[in-house]
Amino acid sequence: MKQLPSTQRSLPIALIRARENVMTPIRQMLSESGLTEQQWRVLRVLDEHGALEPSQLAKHAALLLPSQTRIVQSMAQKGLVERREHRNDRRRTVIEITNAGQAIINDNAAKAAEIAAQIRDKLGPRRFETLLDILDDLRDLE
Amino acid sequence: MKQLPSTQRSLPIALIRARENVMTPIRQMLSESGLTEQQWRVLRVLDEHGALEPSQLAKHAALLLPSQTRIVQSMAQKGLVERREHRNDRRRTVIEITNAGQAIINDNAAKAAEIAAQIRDKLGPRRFETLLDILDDLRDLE
DNA sequence: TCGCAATCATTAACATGTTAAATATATTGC
DNA sequence: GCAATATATTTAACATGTTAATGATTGCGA
Repeated sequence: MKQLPSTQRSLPIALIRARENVMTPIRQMLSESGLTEQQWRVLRVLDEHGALEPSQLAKHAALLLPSQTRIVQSMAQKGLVERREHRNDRRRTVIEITNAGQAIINDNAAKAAEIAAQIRDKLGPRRFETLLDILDDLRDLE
Repeated sequence: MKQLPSTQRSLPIALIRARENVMTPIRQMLSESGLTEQQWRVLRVLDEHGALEPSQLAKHAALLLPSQTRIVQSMAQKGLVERREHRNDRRRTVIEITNAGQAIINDNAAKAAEIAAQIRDKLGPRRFETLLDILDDLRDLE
């Protein structure tokens, strides 16, 4: 009979720890702008893709829709994003980044790129790419 | 100047997605016992290490102390764990698994091992170990 | 065109994540 | 042996994660 792996070599726990480690410097950076990591992801995605519908935004930012709804609401209040109605389908909304949101991206892009490069250097470019590839292979586990 | 990586190749987002994918079958299993993944981790750790102080338990289960406090409180109410006072140091507490908690471990161990094996097979043992190794290398990012 | 299923999104309720403040006990230095 | 500091944990407050229920709109078929 198969054995449970030791929690020391448990993939879920390893993933949680890795995320914690990776996010620590990013959170430090963002705290100066008063952003959470999720809000930063929303800005990043909107900057990269332009205006998006909620479900697309949620997908790109790796957020569940209920979280996304709340996050966008609070970001709209702060003036970082705006919501428009979809032309043809009134069930839908389109969310876009504002100038204020764009400014936060601009203010933090260099630092964020530096942190990303630091992580890449720590692992080595080869292992870094390998990591992303293997993580991607974990899709469709059933 | 360094460029921000595309969100498509962002490590934080990749880690979130990977965890989501890995946890989906585990959550399905646990929902039948009415456990969250965090509660399951607490049981796993206590089963593996025996009675532990809160801070040690939190470390092994990859939980922050405030979360750990709440989780253990609710698990104690359900009778899955018990808390005792530390002999010498009354600041401390010791948490241990109960028979009821142990029973849940026993009921789910085979299925959990099967899920873990499935993930390992999906990646291949070699890549699986590589993944754990690289994730581990993300410690001490500064 | 009416009614009903399908789609998209939000709301609700509860658990956890996260940071800061508070509490309680130990330890140390004087 | 007492005040100041350090340690261990909990509480508080707010943001997000998660699942289920609800709301709103569209499209389709009788």
